[in-house]
Amino acid sequence: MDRKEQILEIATELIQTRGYTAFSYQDLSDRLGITKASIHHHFPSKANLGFAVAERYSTAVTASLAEVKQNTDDPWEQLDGYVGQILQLIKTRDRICAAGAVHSEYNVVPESMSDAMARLAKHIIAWLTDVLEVGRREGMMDFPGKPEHQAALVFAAAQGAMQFGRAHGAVKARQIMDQIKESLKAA
Amino acid sequence: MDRKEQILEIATELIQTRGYTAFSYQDLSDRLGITKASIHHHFPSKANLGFAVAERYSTAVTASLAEVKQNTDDPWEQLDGYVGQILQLIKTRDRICAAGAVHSEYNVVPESMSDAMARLAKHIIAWLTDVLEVGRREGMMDFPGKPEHQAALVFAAAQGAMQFGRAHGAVKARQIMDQIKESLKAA
DNA sequence: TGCACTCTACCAACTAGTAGGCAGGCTGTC
DNA sequence: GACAGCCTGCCTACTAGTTGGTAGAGTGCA
Repeated sequence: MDRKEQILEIATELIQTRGYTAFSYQDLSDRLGITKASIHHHFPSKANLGFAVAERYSTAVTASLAEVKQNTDDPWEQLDGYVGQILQLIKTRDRICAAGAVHSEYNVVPESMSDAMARLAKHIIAWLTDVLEVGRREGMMDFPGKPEHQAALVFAAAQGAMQFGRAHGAVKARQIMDQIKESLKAA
Repeated sequence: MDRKEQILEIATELIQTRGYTAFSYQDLSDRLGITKASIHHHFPSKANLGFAVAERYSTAVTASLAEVKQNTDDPWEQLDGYVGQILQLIKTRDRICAAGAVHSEYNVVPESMSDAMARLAKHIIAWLTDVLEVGRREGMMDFPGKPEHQAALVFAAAQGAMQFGRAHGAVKARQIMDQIKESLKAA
């Protein structure tokens, strides 16, 4: 892993654990053992770094969701794939989804970053929409109204669950995700 | 309204629109037309102010939820009362629930503040639990599993919806809240 | 030798905060 | 009624620390 990737990896973690506003180049410097000026060499501004983090994260999440669909056609397993990733973040690493973190700080992060994360959110919801659509069509899932609305609900619940899990424990986040899965089971 | 209340009111708004980390005493000073030192007279530290905001907000939300239950025994109207408050925040004032904002910044806000907001979250969930329990018992609502789990889901979805609505428009937040209400309708 | 990467040294701006002083209003005493 | 003292709330002036950032120099490697 080269230096640029290292910076992006640590910055992603800091955004997921502290948020964009609360992390600094000094934090990165402390973690990597190089000076702030060296980091500026790779990412000349914080906004530039934030955008790079958003793009990289989006690419990674998009790829991992695509992999879930490659591994199984079963909508329940696909949904479990998504939920598993969510719970993994909160349980083992006290992180929340970077898209949710940025949505929360939407008014204060650079626009390039918030736009990139808004696009990722749309992509995730489209992915979930497809899962739910197939699930209902095959009689394996049940929910009222449009699939894209239910997908947005699943996404919003996931973001809320991660944040709630921070304060109240990962078990609570799991309960919330289990609850929405239960509510999707066909009668 | 005396000066202390004015400070708390503006600080609440700033936390709801920008988050705790991203607002400063200078912002308050600019808004109120008094110096930072004057604000320090009332609230000697930012942590102290943050805690006072959390306490005041909790009291207000608790009171407004109690009022909803005073105004109607109907669980659907009660749920609408809660959802209405959520949507009012995002639609007219680009605010999110301060509890959700603090959950998102959980790792970086003062502990006194995060504890206070965690207690508020528990209170809201208990309130929702009661609504859902009564709703199901009376055959007016339907959902799987325990009422407290469904209440936690409603709460998480609401937090997620507000944040999502920031990026994608208040209409999207409304769609999410409508979707979860639809899913609670008895078959 | 040139380039990528790192460093030192520095900057302006901003942050949360401190200390002492001023002004106005209220209360008590003479 | 006048005056002094106290209190609340505000001010000026200042602090140490941190932030994101700049400019130029040094180092190692292909």
